Amino acid sequence: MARVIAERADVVPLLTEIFRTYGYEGASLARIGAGTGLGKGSLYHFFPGGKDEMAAAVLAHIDLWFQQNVYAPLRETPDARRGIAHMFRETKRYFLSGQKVCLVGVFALGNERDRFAVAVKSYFVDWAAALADALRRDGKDAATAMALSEDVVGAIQGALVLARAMDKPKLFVNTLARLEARLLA
Amino acid sequence: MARVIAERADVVPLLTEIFRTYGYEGASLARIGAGTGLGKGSLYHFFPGGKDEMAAAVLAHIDLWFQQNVYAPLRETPDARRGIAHMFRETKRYFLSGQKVCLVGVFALGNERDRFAVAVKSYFVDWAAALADALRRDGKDAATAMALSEDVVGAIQGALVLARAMDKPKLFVNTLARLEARLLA
DNA sequence: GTCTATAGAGTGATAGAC
DNA sequence: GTCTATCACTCTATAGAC
Repeated sequence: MARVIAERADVVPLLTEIFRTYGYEGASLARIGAGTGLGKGSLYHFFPGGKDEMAAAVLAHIDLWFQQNVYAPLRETPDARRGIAHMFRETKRYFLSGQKVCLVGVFALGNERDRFAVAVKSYFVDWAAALADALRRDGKDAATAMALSEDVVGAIQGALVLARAMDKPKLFVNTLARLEARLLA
Repeated sequence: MARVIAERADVVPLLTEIFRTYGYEGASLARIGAGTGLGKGSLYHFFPGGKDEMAAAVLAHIDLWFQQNVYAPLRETPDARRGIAHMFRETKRYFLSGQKVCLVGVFALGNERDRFAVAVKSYFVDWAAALADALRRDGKDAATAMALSEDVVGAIQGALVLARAMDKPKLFVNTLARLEARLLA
């Protein structure tokens, strides 16, 4: 029977989608089982800590993705403006042009925030810091860069909320375009 | 035994705080009972529709508050700029300078959005429309007014997410100040 | 007796843990 | 698959105001 496909690493992307779609409380083990094709036994074999450990693994996975695809390019692309443009492109892609919600944002608003406070906080702090770094290299002074980066990271989260509330994904795309224009003006 | 205090209207503010703190799924009847001091009997007496009706009452209560204290002043204050300044003042007050989260935003991100889609949508649509109205009376063209108002309503939601995620309420206050400066520039 | 507010035991279903 | 806890919810039984 056993020994089919799964490794822990194969399961995490599936879990990510499930948590992103249903939220932490909404992601029941039944739903997770259906979405991953794994029985409860396998799930608890990979994640002895249960749902809590699954969510932690998902947050770590998201963090890694943003570190590699957004924060590092923001910091390391020699032309800061290209790094910023890259951030907007990847952000649009990641959230499927506003059709997907930000799992970290969902966790931040829920009372599961306390449980995952460190991961939730560092996601936003790192993003804002990386963007501020790029803005500073683009010539902004430190205070302006920090304020602007917080505005932009916040506006992205807010646009996801509005796009979902209004059932209008285009609002997310339009907001991203205006934010980018503001930063690269 | 009976005949003590409560009316439905007394319960709604308590429910608001509970749903805002725990979200819809996280607000169990046990928690609601503890938070309101009412037994299930009383709760189901006031809200025969159960949790669903409680949440609907809370959303209606929030909507009324914003209609009276934010949207109507935005539309009706003769000096549009004073109406906008009033909006920022009331918004700051309502969210306790960033210490409180927006219940409608929480509902928008969760999968309970579908159940309360109409209320959730109209909260944001009405806010953006009222603000766009004021901006138009302040001399902006229709397209600019609409885009700006969506940016601002979204940025407010995003600032609440970030303030909570970073445990930094000041971020909300600072963001509001920058938004107001941008609108009244 | 009737109506309203209350309390809480008890229902089946389902949750997450193991 | 089995466990126990907890979920939303129902129902019966109350007490006082009319």
